[in-house]
Amino acid sequence: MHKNLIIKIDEALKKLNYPADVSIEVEIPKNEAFGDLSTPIAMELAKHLKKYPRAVAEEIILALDGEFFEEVSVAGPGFINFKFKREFVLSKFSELLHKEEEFLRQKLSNGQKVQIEFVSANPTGPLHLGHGRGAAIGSALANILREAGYEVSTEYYINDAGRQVELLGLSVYYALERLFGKEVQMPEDCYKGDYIFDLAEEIYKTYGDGIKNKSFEEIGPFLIEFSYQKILKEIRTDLEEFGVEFNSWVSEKKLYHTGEVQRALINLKEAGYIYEKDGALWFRSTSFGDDKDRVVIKSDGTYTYFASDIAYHKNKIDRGYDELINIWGADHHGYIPRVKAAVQALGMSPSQIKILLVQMVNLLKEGKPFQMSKRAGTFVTLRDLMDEIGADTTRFIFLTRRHDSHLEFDVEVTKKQSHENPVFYVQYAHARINSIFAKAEKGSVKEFIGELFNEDELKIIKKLLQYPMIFELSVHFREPHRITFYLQELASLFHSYYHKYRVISEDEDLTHTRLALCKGIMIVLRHGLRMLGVKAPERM
RNA sequence: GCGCCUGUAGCUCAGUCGGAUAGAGCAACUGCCUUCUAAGCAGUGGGUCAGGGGUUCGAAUCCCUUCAGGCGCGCCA
Repeated sequence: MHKNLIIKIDEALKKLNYPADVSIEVEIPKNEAFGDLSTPIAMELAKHLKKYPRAVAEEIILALDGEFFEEVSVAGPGFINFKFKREFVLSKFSELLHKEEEFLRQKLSNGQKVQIEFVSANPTGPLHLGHGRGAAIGSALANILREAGYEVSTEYYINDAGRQVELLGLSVYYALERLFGKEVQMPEDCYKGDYIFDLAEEIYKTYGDGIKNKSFEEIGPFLIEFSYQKILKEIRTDLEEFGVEFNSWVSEKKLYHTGEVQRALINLKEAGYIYEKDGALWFRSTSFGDDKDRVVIKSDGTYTYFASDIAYHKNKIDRGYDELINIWGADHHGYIPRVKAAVQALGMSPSQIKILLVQMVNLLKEGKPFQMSKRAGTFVTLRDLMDEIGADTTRFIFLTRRHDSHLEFDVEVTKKQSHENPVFYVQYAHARINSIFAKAEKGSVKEFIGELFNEDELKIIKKLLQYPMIFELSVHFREPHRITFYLQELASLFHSYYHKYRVISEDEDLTHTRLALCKGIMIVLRHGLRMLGVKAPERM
């Protein structure tokens, strides 16, 4: 509906020879008395034209082809408010019902290749809530962009090389030692969660005394491999249950084995961005706005983590994506300038990489702050929460917030309130419609009779027609939460309607007209929930 | 000290490329189940949009500043 309006406004502006370079914004008025849609375009143009906004608005209205509109008026400081003709609204509604796919699947992209990398948690322990948040946002974003016509690829980058997995192996080694009855003190930086001891037990059960009395040098590599593979498997399982799929999993270790790390650095060197200082090799990231240059090869000859990350991004660039989206925890924000610098040095435009920072999840326990630490083993895992309140509820909680809002998460309160989580409100609307159709038996919806729709029904229909606009904004800003809020509003309208009217009655025409409305609501609810990765249950 | 993010109702959060009277859920209070699912509906109360200054026709939204909170500032990953 908003697209039709934009086209009409654009035509009017051309007729008036007004500047064509201003983008036409259309918005849903706060107050429905103002109409179905409105535009502040006249106020925008008034600045350029040095005219009064209301006068510009009047001119636009005169030049406007009014075929769709029942009423167009100037209001307030210069808004133009539009009220659509009933027949136009109904024809759009009919489109929704009969050409569901075309109506919902807007082509907002010509198949641009977008890669979204998210979660990418070190395989050194279970996923915690922060990862869950990133997972929910990343996968919803992938759904949305894919639906909008982008060619989306999702990826998990596995940090299976370097210090962290080594520490994991060492932690398991110490756990084994304890299992064998030795009094050993775990080093401070070891992981100490229960899962470490579980891993040790499992290893012992499988390999028996063969691993007894061995030094870390002897069995370290094996322990590392076994442990992180096992953890990775659990991460995959958790993500799967959480409704998150990755098209690919890329191993950091492999980047070393294939020589890609080395090659990436050679590339940078040839481009003149690498120099030597104090026995180390540096990347001149300051050339691209970073605060200081960064080491890529330490003076002891080993690579830094950043070196493999450069290689990873080069690898991504070489795969020919038009856009890279990295979803990171906000604690990595200091890392952004250097990665962007690297990407630019490798020849990609900075506008092609977007780094979405997902803010920290602040854990509370009965109102009091609660420190989460993987190393100390005090953390709430995604698995715990899913088991407790379910994947849908968990996803919904994460998707009702902007990615950069600091999320307060009180586990106890959440458990207590899970039964009144808004996700059920939305799902319930869907289940109710299903039961109406179950009762209506035949299932087939005959053509509605437009004249039979009352004001309440028309209001719902208009709400349905807003969905494509919400969806478009969600794509544009890369913000899935906009859909979450819309769905709650739509569900609210439906529940209210459901209570006030009966869909099935003796009057066959009326029944089918109302069934058509329900069908429309169902189509949109399903689509929205699918975008969020939340189930649309038939029964609750 | 420097940088990034945040501060909106009692609580959790929307609304922010400047736009009309600032919204929702929860909590509180009042009603509504012989009807297609009460995980629901109808209603009431609740706000210095952290404070101050500025920009302008217009600011929760932009700029400056103060305060408060979170997170970063390694030849760690």
